Amino acid sequence: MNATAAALLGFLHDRPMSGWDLVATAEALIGDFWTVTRSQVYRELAAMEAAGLVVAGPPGPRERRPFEITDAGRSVFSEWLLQPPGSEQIRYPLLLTIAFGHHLPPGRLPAFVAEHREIHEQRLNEYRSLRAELGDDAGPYALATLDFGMRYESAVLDWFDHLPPEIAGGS
Amino acid sequence: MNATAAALLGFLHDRPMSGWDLVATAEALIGDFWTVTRSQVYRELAAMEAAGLVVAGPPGPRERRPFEITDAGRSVFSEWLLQPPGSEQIRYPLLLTIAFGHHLPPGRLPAFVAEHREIHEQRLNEYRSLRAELGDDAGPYALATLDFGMRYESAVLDWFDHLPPEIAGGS
DNA sequence: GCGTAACATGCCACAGTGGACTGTCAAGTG
DNA sequence: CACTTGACAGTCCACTGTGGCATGTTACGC
Repeated sequence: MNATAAALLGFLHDRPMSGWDLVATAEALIGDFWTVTRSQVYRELAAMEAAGLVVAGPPGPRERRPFEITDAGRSVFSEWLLQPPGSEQIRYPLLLTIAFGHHLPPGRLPAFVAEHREIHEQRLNEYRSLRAELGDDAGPYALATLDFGMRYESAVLDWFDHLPPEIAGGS
Repeated sequence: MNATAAALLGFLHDRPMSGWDLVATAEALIGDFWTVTRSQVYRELAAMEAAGLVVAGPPGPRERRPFEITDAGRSVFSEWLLQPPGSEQIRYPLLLTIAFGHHLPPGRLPAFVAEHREIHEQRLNEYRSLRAELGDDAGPYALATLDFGMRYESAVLDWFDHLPPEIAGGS
C-alpha cells in the first residue's frame, strides 16, 4: 500500500467519489504537501478495484464512475495509517540553480529569485486568508497542516530577504 | 535535459568522475534539496554517453568507469542553467498522517511526531556545525543553500513546538 | 443552435525510488 | 597465510510519480 492510494481510501471514507472528485479533493486537502496527479489516481483506482479495496458504483453522467470503499479497503487504510510515516522529500530546482551559480553570468540569478519570491509571498497570503476563513472550527488536524504551510512560507521569505546581493541582486 | 542529468554535468565540470563518485558528490552538495539515486545516475550517464554529452575515460580498478564532460555536454549544461527553475516539490508523509488524524486512535500521533522532531533537531544541529566548519570562505552559493536548510529546519521545529496536545501529546 | 468551458477518463513516455544482486579490492585478524 | 569484513562499483527490476496528449460528454451563455 503506497501513501497516495492510502490517501484516496481515506477520502473515500466520507463518500463514494469518482477519480475526478478524488483529484480535486486531494488537491484541496493535501495538495500543499502531497502531490497527486490524475494519471496516478486513475491507475491506483484500477489497481484497488482489482484488489477489492474499492468497488465501482452505478455509473453517473459523462462516463463518471463513482468508487465506494469496501470493508477490505477500510481495513487496509487503518493498517497503513498506523505505520510510522517516512521522512519528507524536498526538491527545489531554484536551489540547484543557485548551487551552480558560479557557472551563471552575473545578474541572471536575481531575476529567478525575484520570481520565486513573488510565488511564495502569494502562497503565504493565500494561507493566511484561508486560515482567517476557517476560524477555529476546522479541527486541529487541518489547522496543523495549514500552520505548517504558513511557517514554511514565512521561513522561505525570510531566507529570500537575507540573500547576499550576488544572488538576490539589489543594492 | 532533466535537472538531475544537468546536475551531473555540473559536477563533471570540475573533474572526471565515475557514477559512484557522482552519487557521493550529489549527496554531499545538493542532497539536502535534491534527491539523486544510484539507479538514476547510472541511467542518466548511459543516456548522456549515447548523446555524446560525456565520454568514458580509461577504466580504473573495480569496473570503475570515469566519465568526462564533452564540449557538447558543457554547452547543454549552460543552456539548461539559463532556464528559469521550476517550483519546489514537498512530500511529507507525516503531514498526511496528521491530515487523517481523526481516523487514528488517540495517542498514536504524538509518538510519530516526537520521532520526527528528533530527526529535524539533529539535522539543524548538523547544519549548524557544518556552517561553523565552513566559515565564510565557502562562497555565497553554498552558504545560501545551507542557509535555506537551516531556516527550513528551524521553521519545522517551531511548528512542532506549537502543535496542539491532540497531535503533539504532552500536558 | 452553437461555441466554449468544465467535466471525466485513458494512455503513454519519461523521471524517480528502493531494494536485490553481483562482483572487486583493501585491510585487519587469528 | 587464509579468511572475513566492509567500502567500493555497477546492474537490474518493479513500482511510483509526472505531464502531456487524446477523446468524449454535458451545462451554460449568447
